[in-house]
Amino acid sequence: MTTDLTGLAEETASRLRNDITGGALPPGQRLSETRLAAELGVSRNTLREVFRLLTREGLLRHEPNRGVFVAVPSMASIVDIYRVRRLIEVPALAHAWPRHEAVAQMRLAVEKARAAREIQDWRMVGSANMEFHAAIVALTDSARLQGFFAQIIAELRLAFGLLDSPERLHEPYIDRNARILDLLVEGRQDQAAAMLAGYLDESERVVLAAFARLG
Amino acid sequence: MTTDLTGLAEETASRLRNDITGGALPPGQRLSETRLAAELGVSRNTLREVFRLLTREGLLRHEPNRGVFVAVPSMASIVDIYRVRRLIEVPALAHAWPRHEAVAQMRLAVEKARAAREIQDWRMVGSANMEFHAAIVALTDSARLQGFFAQIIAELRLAFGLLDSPERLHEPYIDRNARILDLLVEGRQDQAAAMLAGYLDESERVVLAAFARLG
DNA sequence: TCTACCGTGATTGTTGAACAAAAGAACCGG
DNA sequence: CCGGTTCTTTTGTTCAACAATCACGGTAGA
Repeated sequence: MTTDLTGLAEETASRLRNDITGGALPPGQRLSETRLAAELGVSRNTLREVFRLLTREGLLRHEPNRGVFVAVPSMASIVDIYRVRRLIEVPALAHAWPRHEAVAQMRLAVEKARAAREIQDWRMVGSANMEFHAAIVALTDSARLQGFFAQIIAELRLAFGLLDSPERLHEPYIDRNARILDLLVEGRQDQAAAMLAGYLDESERVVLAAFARLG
Repeated sequence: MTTDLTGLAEETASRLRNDITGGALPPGQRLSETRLAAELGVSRNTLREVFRLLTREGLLRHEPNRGVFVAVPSMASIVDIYRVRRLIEVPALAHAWPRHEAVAQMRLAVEKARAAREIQDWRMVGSANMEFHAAIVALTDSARLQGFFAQIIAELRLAFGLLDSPERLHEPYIDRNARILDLLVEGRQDQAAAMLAGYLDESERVVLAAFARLG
């Protein structure tokens, strides 16, 4: 799971990514090149490379001659993200090999989520849930799909950061993830996939509803 | 289809992309920063931004402290790409709305391919075929999926560039694309999807076989 | 002759400064 | 109150410099 932190640019990108998905930099926030470069202790050129990376990932928005801003998630983007998730995750689970090595990652994510629930760390519960879904995609053995999905997840976390009540957002899915995992190892992939599909539908509804309440 | 050519970096990226997929820069070729910067008439910094972009797209490979190279397609990457294509394109077609606006793009691509066949321009036939598949993905109305697919396609074109006999590679699919389009507009999406699935299987076999002959 | 070591040259990684161009803000006249 | 003009800030792009790293070749020793 360790990304190549080779190079200052990627390292800085990783730091900034956390600041964004962690909510330290609110959506819509403008990022001044000179100020942020000084703040992060890197040169302007390096920071611009970082901006390119994160813009490509959908976390930043770039307006020519005006600057870069933290991306503002829209309802349209959430709908799109869930559409992609359904399209990728459900078949991934349906065609999975129950003894694939990624199953271990899924189990790990479930345990991590439960541990986080114990200490009421809902943000960590959210992370663990995301790792569970990333593990589902890993069942496909497709490096490209996994890379793409990682981006999607980062964008979704950005949207989650806007919403409050993280408990309602993540808690209900911990045990369902566990159930999905059980079904998979029992060889009942289609039931697992069906359950996941319902999961995604409901999650999308909840997120959209919470989003609508913000105006 | 017009990319924002805002900014010198993206413009240069576009130029370099064509050089790569067009075969002017062979896979494995090392790209010296200073030399290429002078050749393209941009500064080293700008070129490095371009490198980031194309590396992200999978067209270049970056080795720390050694430089960037034109990516060398492997059999593993081809298998992966076709896996992704099946996963995305087949459901996209199966659930498509026969009167979607992207259908017009599909028709356009078919006509372009036939026109190119007339003048024996197999490279253009290849482009048109790719546009046909991009149009299939456009049926999903998902901006993220379309962006992802565009990358996949660029990588695949890179692999095609390695192979000779472009006629055998592209010609057989022109009429099949037309047939798929017909089935879709007649509302027989599942038959269209099934045909596409067979199409992809066969295309993968052909490409892998041609690839294996290269050693 | 072969191999291990070391130095040299070239390339990348990163920085800082500079300047043109564009956008936004302040100002001024009507 | 409004429209236009100047001023200031920020971005887009380039250039020059230097440290770190790598590739190559030569040398010493077995």
